[in-house]
Amino acid sequence: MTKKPVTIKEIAKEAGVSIATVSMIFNNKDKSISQATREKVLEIAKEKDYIPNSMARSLVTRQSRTLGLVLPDIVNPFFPEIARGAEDKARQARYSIIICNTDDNLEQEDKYIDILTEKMVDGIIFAHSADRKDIARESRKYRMPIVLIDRDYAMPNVMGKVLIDNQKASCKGVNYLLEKGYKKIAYIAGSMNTQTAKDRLDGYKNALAQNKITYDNHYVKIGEYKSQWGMEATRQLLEENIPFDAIFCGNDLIAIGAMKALKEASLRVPEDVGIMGFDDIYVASMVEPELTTIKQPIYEMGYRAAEILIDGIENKEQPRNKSSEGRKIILDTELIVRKSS
Amino acid sequence: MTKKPVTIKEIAKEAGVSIATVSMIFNNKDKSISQATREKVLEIAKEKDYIPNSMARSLVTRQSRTLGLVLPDIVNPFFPEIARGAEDKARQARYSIIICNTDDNLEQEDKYIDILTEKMVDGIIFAHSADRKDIARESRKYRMPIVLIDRDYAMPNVMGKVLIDNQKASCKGVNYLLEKGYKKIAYIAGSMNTQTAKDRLDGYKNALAQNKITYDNHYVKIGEYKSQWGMEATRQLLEENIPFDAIFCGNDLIAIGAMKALKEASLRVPEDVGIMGFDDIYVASMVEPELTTIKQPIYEMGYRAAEILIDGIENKEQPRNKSSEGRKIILDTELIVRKSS
DNA sequence: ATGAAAGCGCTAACAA
DNA sequence: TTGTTAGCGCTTTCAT
Repeated sequence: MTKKPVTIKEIAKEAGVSIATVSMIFNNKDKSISQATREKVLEIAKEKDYIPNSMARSLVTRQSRTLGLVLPDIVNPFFPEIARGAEDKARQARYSIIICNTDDNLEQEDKYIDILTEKMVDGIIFAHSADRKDIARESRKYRMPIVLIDRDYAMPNVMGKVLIDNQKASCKGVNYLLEKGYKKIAYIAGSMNTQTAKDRLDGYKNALAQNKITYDNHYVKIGEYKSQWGMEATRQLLEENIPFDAIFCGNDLIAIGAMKALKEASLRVPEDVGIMGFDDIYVASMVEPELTTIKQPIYEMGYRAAEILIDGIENKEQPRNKSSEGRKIILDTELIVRKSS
Repeated sequence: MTKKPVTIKEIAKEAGVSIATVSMIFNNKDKSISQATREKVLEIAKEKDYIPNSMARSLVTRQSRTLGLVLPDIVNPFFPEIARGAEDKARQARYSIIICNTDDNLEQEDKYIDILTEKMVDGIIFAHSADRKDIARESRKYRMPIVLIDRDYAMPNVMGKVLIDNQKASCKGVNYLLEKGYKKIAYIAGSMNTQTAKDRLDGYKNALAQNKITYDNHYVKIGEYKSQWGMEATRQLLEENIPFDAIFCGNDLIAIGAMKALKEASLRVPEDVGIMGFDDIYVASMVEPELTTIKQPIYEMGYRAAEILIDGIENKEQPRNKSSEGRKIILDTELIVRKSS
């Protein structure tokens, strides 16, 4: 477009020095370059609006200062935060990020791996959706280090993992309700076909066990992650006369639905019924600012993943070839206690 | 990482041909190459797991097949859809996308422009936040074509624009309510400091005018884009005994809040009160599946922007230097009429 | 303190 | 139909 970009060569000529000198100055390898030359070069570069060509640089350094971010779908509200976290860390370290939406399609994923390889990204952050199949792909393709996010996954070249302890999180949430004095806690879950969901249910059971409360599956409703289901399940609990005094919800949509149903039944939150949700998609905070929720450190996952990756890249760490290895970080969730609680 | 990638040279040697031949084959400029050689080369390439180095390629072709997507914040729910649309189109055309969150910070934006220039992106999709200042930045920096999204903006090198007609949209929404038989339509707006918000209010006024209804500012409440405000404003309308029979809401959060307040007052939707919201952040569909909303073609904006950009790049179109030029697309909104209406 | 020169892996004339 | 060669813009020894 427009005018041809100026190159290092022109700067060199203009300044009456060699291109090597200019290059060194721009790479801060200028310990041995006289202040005078440096200043002159810098000035000319600025005046000519010189911007180095990172392609040429990458070609020789074999580093693109670019990371791939592979995720199922940026529109799924779980992922923008990850992307943002990763991008923030990347920016600090002067890396860029290429996003790749795979729609959980293995073929597309493979294609992206190839593209990212072509583009010589220095590493990949892999954010699989929770319900992705567990098979690792053919290994030789992965030429660059990978950091896994949110989900453990058998895969070669893994340099690290950043996960959330969902079990602990829901255990913590239920314990919070118990501490608040609620005794009979129902659980409205979303679908049960993800490990995440299973972990959350386990956490609920653990919390009950810890408090010597017998698990009773009449208190547990399994459906889908929709506010509609939250309403419905709550109505069911009410109709079935389950004597619950609190509801723990699989996510925030469910919690919102549950709150509606409670209001319909003229039950007050939190006076009559305690309620808590997993803030999966950040809807709760927008719609029910008073709902206490379990906030997942999603942003942090992205951030930490980029951190591990960049760290590994810059220290030339070798990624492990067994999925069980590499750096592993388990992040904790946080309880967001809102006004009404 | 791991083993050194194989190059075109090795493939050539192995196949006993020149690198030019291999290159041509991989670039589909192989009209003149014998089937035998082609097959042999392809086979060897596959066997050796050859992946071309796009850096080297870009260096000579001066095309990176990469686009920059500059937006305020991917976490703002407006933008993931744009990103997705852009990415979908880009992928089809074999382009990748680098995301850049600017946080509405001009300095960061400039930095990103430089980075994108370094990385030789072929073009940039610019999605400014609605309340961004209107000054264009210093022009010479922009070396590559730009497509603007959602907001008209004075800027050099603009190849096109993709906008939404907010005025028309809200006019349409209000008209829909009028057609449904509602006569006295209140308007709960968010903040008024964006052009978008002003356009929506204008659309409301237009619709009234078209239907010979006198505009009465008692029917209009201006606040912020939060469900809390939706509740509050609705309560105000009720307390002030404004005889409204429908509410048009500045966005979906406001609409959700309004619905809550109506329920509190035992008013049924849509029997007693019609209600409509702008589906700005796609919360309505998750939380109030029955609310009728105005859906903005956000995904499409991203898609079309990428389309214009790629088209321009591939046809070597010159971007215009006055902001008033370039291709301009005004997208229409869609009414999502849900069950209860 | 600086320059010359050899590539990085590839494409694109131009030759053969 | 295929090979030779000259770069693309930069980094990086190795000289000077």
